[in-house]
Amino acid sequence: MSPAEHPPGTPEARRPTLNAVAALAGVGRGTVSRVINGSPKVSDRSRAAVEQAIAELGYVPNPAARSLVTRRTDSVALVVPDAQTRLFSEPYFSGIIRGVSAGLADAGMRLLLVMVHDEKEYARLAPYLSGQRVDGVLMVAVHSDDTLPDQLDALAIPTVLAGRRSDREPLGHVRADNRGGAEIAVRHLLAGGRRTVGSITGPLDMEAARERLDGYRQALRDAGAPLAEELVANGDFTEEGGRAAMRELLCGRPDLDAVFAASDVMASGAVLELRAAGRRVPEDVAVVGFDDSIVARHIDPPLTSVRQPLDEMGRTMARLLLDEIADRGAGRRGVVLPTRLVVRDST
Amino acid sequence: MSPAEHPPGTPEARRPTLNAVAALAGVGRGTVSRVINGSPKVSDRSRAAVEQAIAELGYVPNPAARSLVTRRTDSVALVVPDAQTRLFSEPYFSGIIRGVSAGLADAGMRLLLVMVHDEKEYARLAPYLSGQRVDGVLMVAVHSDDTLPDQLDALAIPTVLAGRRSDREPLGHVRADNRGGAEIAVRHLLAGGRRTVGSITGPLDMEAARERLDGYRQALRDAGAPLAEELVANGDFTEEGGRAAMRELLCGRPDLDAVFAASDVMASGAVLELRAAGRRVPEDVAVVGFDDSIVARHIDPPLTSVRQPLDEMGRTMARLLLDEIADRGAGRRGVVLPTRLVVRDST
DNA sequence: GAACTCCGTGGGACCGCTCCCACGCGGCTT
DNA sequence: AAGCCGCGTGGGAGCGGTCCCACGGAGTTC
Repeated sequence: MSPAEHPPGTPEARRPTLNAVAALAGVGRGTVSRVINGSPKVSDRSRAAVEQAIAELGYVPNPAARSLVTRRTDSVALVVPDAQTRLFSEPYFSGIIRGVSAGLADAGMRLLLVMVHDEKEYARLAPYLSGQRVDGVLMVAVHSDDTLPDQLDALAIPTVLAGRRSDREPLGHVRADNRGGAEIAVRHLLAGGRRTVGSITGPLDMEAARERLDGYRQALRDAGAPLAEELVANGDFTEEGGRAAMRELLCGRPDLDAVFAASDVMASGAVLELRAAGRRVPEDVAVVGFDDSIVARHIDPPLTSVRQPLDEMGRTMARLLLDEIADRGAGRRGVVLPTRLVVRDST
Repeated sequence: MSPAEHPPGTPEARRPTLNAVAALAGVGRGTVSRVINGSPKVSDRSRAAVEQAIAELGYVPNPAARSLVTRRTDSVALVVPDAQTRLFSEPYFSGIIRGVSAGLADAGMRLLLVMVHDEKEYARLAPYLSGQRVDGVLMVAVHSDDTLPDQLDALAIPTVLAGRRSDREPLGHVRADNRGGAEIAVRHLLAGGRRTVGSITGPLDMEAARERLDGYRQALRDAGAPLAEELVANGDFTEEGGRAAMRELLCGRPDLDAVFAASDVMASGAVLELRAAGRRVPEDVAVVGFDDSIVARHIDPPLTSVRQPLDEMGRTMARLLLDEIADRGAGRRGVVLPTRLVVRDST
């Protein structure tokens, strides 16, 4: 069953152009263009004729030709650092991507997925993206010292971030209420009668991790609970990091009876470590995670966790970016979306 | 802090064109084009002058202008049915995407992520993709009765699939050795002394699910173990489907002492159901999953599972597609990559 | 020394669209 | 009846590249 090759004699059937449509419909190119772009300045007769011709020829506009003159590409890039891609398996990225995709699809925009594999590639990214390739850029997992967003901004490329780099982020961004989420998580632990609550943080060069830590502290302060330095250990959002941090906490404060981890993956490491140390969860030590990831549901015991509205975050990012593309400045806002505590058996 | 708007008086600084480079370098447009495209027919003097000018102006070629004449876009689409996107959280998609991305990046190709949200959108996809938007298409989670690949093929758009629709797939495709993986999984169960091995299948309108079922049967046959109809229950790759199938199996064969599930997610449902029925894993019933997903590691007990080389599968898909783009017919091959059994505590 | 290569080169002609200007033609005013 | 308005409309002029043809000059060959 040989594939449909195009024999040398048969010049490859070229797709119909706008010109062909115009000829078939008996109108000028301008009129066809107006119909396609939904201009009101077309008579019903012409419009009908053109639509008929388009259907007949199966005409699809050539986006390259169009963007050459409009200087728009109708596509945006989503930049994902590859180092973070193991997190891909977390619902975080997939949730954001779904939302972004849905938000863009509504506006007829396309999504270019740009995975950055190393530093060098990352450095080349600004010029690359500047070359009139995309109308805007979405970035996830941005670190506080990341300057790419500023470079893009300087190149007048609309940019929206998932999360912010600091509390004075000049660019448009969308984030979950990390602080509030951490607060309810810790408050939940205290309400359950826990007194000595530790925390495993994320990498503190990420604002989200700092915010979660702040929320943890705030909740303890509000409750007048102990707030000691050895109750906090740094992790890096990985399972192994969570285990190490848990070891550290147990060593420093053997009397600890609850842990708030800034991610489910770290929480799962903590649970393993607790068990290895002979502590029962939740009887001896209660554990709360963050993300409400697939891991949270399947771990033993199922993990109480803070859920972020990922789909909506993605959609909101898309909307901000579209706003910014349509009208510079309109998307330079920070949007915070609420988190929710999902209670399971670990507390 | 008002954004950098462009005041009416200031014409937006337009990016330098090839013409500008030519003027600065004191050569013709043709020569600049040759340098950019690495043609050997350029003197060292000219080349140096052009490179200097490019660096000075920060010139980046306009891809739209280029693709208008070359009829290439240097980008490929990855089509992902949104219905499957919860699977996104599985390593499957992220692994494939990573591999694809890496494989494409090496060739300077870009990746367009196309999520299909509903049937209607799916129907519009062929004409959409035909409009000279991408040089090729990658598809995942293809069902046996899916005709989109054929439509793309008819439109002469290079297409490569993850998995095949049947054993006579005409298009290029890459898949794991599902059958072999299932065989080693079941053989492992039998080697552990299990006698009555059931299987929870995936949706049988997917070839991968059928192959895994075949592998299961083959292994039993080879071992002369019982091969009864009530030992097989259909799932749909979801946890709930796995639970339901497990209930069915327990009802039909209460004496069952092992289960092979065609995915980890279904296996996790099966484990929950077994526990609910008072069976211990692995003491009473051993369980093996497929995918070696994050769930497998974190479930209690950690799940023995069959691992696919996802990264390599993605890279291979990229390579096949690039081959097909470069030379029609060259990518119309089926590639099978080996699977591996990862043994944990559930067996 | 004339003819013939060959190599590097400049620039015209597109690719398929949008933008915009000018034009024809009915319906109104005066 | 002459003038004016304004609505569709056709089509020229690009957008920024690539392709290819023709051309000048240096290096052969006879």
